[in-house]
Amino acid sequence: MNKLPSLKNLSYLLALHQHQNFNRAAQACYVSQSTLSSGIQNLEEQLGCQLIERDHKSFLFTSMGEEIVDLSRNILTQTEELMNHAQSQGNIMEGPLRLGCIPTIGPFLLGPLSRRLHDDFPKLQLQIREDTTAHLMQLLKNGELDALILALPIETQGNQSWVLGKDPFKMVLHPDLAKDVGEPVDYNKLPDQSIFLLEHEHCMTGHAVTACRLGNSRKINPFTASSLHSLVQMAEARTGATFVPQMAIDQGILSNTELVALTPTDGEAYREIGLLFRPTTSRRQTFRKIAETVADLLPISTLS
Amino acid sequence: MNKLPSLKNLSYLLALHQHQNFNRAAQACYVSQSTLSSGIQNLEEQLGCQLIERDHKSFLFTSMGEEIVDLSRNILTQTEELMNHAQSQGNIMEGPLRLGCIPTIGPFLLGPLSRRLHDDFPKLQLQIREDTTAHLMQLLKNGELDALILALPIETQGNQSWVLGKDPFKMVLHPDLAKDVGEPVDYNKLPDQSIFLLEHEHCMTGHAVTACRLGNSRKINPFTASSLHSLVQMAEARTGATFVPQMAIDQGILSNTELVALTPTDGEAYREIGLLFRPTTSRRQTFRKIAETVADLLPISTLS
DNA sequence: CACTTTTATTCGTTTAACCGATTACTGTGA
DNA sequence: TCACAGTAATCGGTTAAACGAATAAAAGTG
Repeated sequence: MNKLPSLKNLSYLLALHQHQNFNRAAQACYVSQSTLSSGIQNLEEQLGCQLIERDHKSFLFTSMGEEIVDLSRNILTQTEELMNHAQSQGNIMEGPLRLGCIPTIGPFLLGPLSRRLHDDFPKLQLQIREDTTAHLMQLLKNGELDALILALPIETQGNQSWVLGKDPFKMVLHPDLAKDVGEPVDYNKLPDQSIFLLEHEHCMTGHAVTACRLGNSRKINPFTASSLHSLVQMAEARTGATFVPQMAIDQGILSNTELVALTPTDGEAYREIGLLFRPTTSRRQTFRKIAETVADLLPISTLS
Repeated sequence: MNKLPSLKNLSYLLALHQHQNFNRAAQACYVSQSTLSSGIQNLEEQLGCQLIERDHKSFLFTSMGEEIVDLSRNILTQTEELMNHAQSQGNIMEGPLRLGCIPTIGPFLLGPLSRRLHDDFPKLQLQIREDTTAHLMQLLKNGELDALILALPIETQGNQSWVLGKDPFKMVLHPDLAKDVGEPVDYNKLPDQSIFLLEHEHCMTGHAVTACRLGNSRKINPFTASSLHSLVQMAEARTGATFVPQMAIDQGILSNTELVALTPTDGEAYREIGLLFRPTTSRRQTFRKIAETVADLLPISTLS
């Protein structure tokens, strides 16, 4: 039987990969630089292969080193889940839960969600991170987040996902425009460049354009907004139109405005809301409870 | 930051779970009983929860202990994969590969397969285990096997599977029966109790009955065979009929018999052959190569 | 050429891993 | 009832490993 590498050394390797510097990595691990250095050498010896190419001034991870980092990340993430599981005494709704959410969902869901979770599971320590889909996926992979609430469809990159429900898109218009377009809205009756959208970083732009079959319409204004709130303000200030998800309207994003919300097409114009997590997770039961709670807060729940 | 448990202690816990006895577990780990005992205590202290209930004479795993065992098994399996990966220097077709296979596939596939694998990947050390589907699944879960070659469809129990190809069922008859039944075979023209099948442990029985729409026919003889070879002998000795997969016929199971192979129904009568592995594996690329090699040896390959 | 920044190495100390022996307890069979 | 085998926990001493402080070695910087 071969000797097992120590998790400590694997975590040293991970820290080194993250910081690309022995000193900073050692600090992050609360050990001395010499400890980390020898830990890595130790690991290389145990595994019988070179993980980093050393230069007296600097170093570089070998391709094998990168692969070992990826494998180690999984192992350490699962070990942390094991420790959390043990420390919460098997109560699945206890301890920290690090949840990621995109900015076109977060402000309209997380308030009610955290209230409900706090009522139902008071020992659950919810930690929220709001960021773009791409960045959240990275954090999920690195084990810095446990699960994500996203708008689907997206490329899941090997993660597992549950569809929680539907969130219809509404077309929100300045009252001067609303009287001409009918319902469902006939886009042709809108002036050119009157539709405002979010920046491309937000996946909602793509979802809305697809769901409402808008294509590369000349109706779209080249200026983009960086949040739903500013999007609404642009539509009001510049006599324009835009798409806003139902959940944002339900949370009062249109109060104190004169904007009108109409159905955009006669078809099904909506985005799906899903929960995403690593397939290796040991917390499926916890996520199931979260999924049920979220689905219950959505305009249309489709969780089976 | 919390202190990480040592993999060694986790493996002690696993050994104890397997042997249900401190002495034998310690022997299996090549350490003394006191070492294993204190290792487990150490682990309990680190995790902050009781894993086994001790009685002066014996002990029992707590439910938390069982859960930790399951999580640890995953972690250790992945660590072993990491070590193997490192030791084979990143060459994915190198080192040991422990493959499980059911008895209605193994004798007709593994010969050509191991020959091909040995030619194409001489450093791959193929280890074969032949057993029932249920038992193989258990070994896969425990990390004692890396992948399984099975007949589908089955309940994958959280494992990932690839469909490799189709293996048609042929009806094999004694020549005295063959002249009356036509082709595709009309089962009604067979005498009662003239069809022999395998024992129920073999999933092929169910697959054949389903694929050939045989139901609970009176044509089926209540005696069962324990292997395809004895099944063929029964059909010949007792003037009967049975189902044999194409791959077995291709490998000459009917040579030295007078039996006749006919098409059983006008529909599609076949079983699918699939490769099954843990979703947490790090050896997908290796399995892909194996899958391609196996698919190439099947009567009909459907691997995409 | 001094000075900073970087990783590797050395060395003495502390920690913990480990084994063998022993203890404490239980059930069994004479 | 008592000796005995079998079990897990505990104790003491030895050995190995982990660790940090200090230093070395190399290289870029001003």
